[in-house]
Amino acid sequence: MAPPPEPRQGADWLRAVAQEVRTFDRSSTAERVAELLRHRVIEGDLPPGTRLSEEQLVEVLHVSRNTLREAFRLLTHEGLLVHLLHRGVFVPELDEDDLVDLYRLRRTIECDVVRRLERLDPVRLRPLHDDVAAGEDAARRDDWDAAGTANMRFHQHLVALAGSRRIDETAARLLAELRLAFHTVAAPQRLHEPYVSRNRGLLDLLVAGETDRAAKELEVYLHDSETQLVGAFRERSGRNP
Amino acid sequence: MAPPPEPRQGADWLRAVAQEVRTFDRSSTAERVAELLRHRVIEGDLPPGTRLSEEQLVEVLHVSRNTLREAFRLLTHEGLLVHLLHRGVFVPELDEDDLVDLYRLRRTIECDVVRRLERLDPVRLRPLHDDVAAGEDAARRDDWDAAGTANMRFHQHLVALAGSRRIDETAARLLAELRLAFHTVAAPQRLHEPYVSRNRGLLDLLVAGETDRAAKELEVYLHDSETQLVGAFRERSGRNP
DNA sequence: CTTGGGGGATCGTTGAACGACTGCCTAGGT
DNA sequence: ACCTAGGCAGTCGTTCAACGATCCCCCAAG
Repeated sequence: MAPPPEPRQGADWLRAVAQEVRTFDRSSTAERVAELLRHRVIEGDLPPGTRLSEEQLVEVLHVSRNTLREAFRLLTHEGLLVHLLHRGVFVPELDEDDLVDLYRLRRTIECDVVRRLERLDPVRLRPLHDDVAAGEDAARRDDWDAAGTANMRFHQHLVALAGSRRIDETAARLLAELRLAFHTVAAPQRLHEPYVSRNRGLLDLLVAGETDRAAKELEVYLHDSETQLVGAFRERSGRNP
Repeated sequence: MAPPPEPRQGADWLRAVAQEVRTFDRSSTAERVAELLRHRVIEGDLPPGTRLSEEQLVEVLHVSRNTLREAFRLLTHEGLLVHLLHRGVFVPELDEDDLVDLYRLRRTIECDVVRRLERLDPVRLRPLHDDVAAGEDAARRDDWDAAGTANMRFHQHLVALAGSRRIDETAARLLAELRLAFHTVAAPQRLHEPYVSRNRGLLDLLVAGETDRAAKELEVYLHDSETQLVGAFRERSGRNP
């Protein structure tokens, strides 16, 4: 009720409110719809190749066609939907070229971020610890979807160490598209199991401040992951031409 | 008139047509509007901070408000416009933090691309030769806007050597935003002059196949460019608070 | 088997409308 | 004088209905 007697003290308090407002009020309908669809796509509920009918979604979501189309634009630019003129939007079907392209960008971003790390405050590794723990926990529970999620978060937090907004955004787009790829092959355990321990190893190297070795390890890590994913991809397209 | 007697020969011919169609028919109104505005923003015709009124632009461009808004979304996601809820879209005013963030991403992308080059077919350096020549020519004519354009194209073609669609797109966004920064400081000659010869030097290293040295040179090149730009930026904000 | 139309469904774009929000200006209180 | 609340334009956010354009599928003719 009473206003804070010290205006100085109010500063961080106000910041907390501002943070809350940002996720609360500061979202247009289009962004909320986009968020909803984003989850559906990332979680794999909408299989690649699905067409998202404007008419149907307008009906279900109770938003206007224009608003829905704005949400489509949002997701299209994140690579989570593709827009074909006069045909509509689809959940993209990534092919092998997309996979290697994705990993090409992923290698340059992640490896370079790690390589350039220096004077790393251990506190900033906290989120990485949590993600690794979450991955190990999920593995124990045989919940390989959760393990995959934890893995994605680990890598997102890894590049966040660079402290660059634009690098974060690029990585976010990248990892979201990658999840799409995971869903097209759909073999969660084989895909994610090896990396719960390798993430742990990577983190240990970072804790020890061995950024060069970590970068090198990450390089082969990503190489392995790519070949494995490409392999699984070929298997799948072999038995499903 | 007569169809080609050899269907085999038609293959590359068809590809050329497909290419043409892609730029001709394959653009929605929103994309054409976006392209138009993109040029205005990149060329600096719209100074940073300008608000783009929906009402006015609808009037001038003879498109509907919804279409215009789709174009806005397109450019917003390229970083060329910022969208403030209930306030409209503006040409962004980059601050110093944006500059270092931009260069942070730029270093990881460009340097890593160069570092990973190997077995480079000299033919693929052709566009780089053209850009360097264009830069030198523009410098002779004291046309520093053209020199800046040539420089941007040089760097775009440089990352294109990686042969990755997503890296190209990331770089394109990055360089477009950077042009925005150039326009806020507006000292074309001092900004671009040093780099027409440095681009030449970089290209020579690539021709010689010395990718490691090229990567190292690019590292200090970008570092110099950043400090110079930040310096110019501080000058400007000093005399224009 | 290829080529050349319908037909139906869906998209692209428009224009108008109404509620909601922002920034500014003014009036009123201290 | 200074600060605060309230009103007032000006825009934006969102919705709705409609029309033309385009694509896909299917079927008939060559």
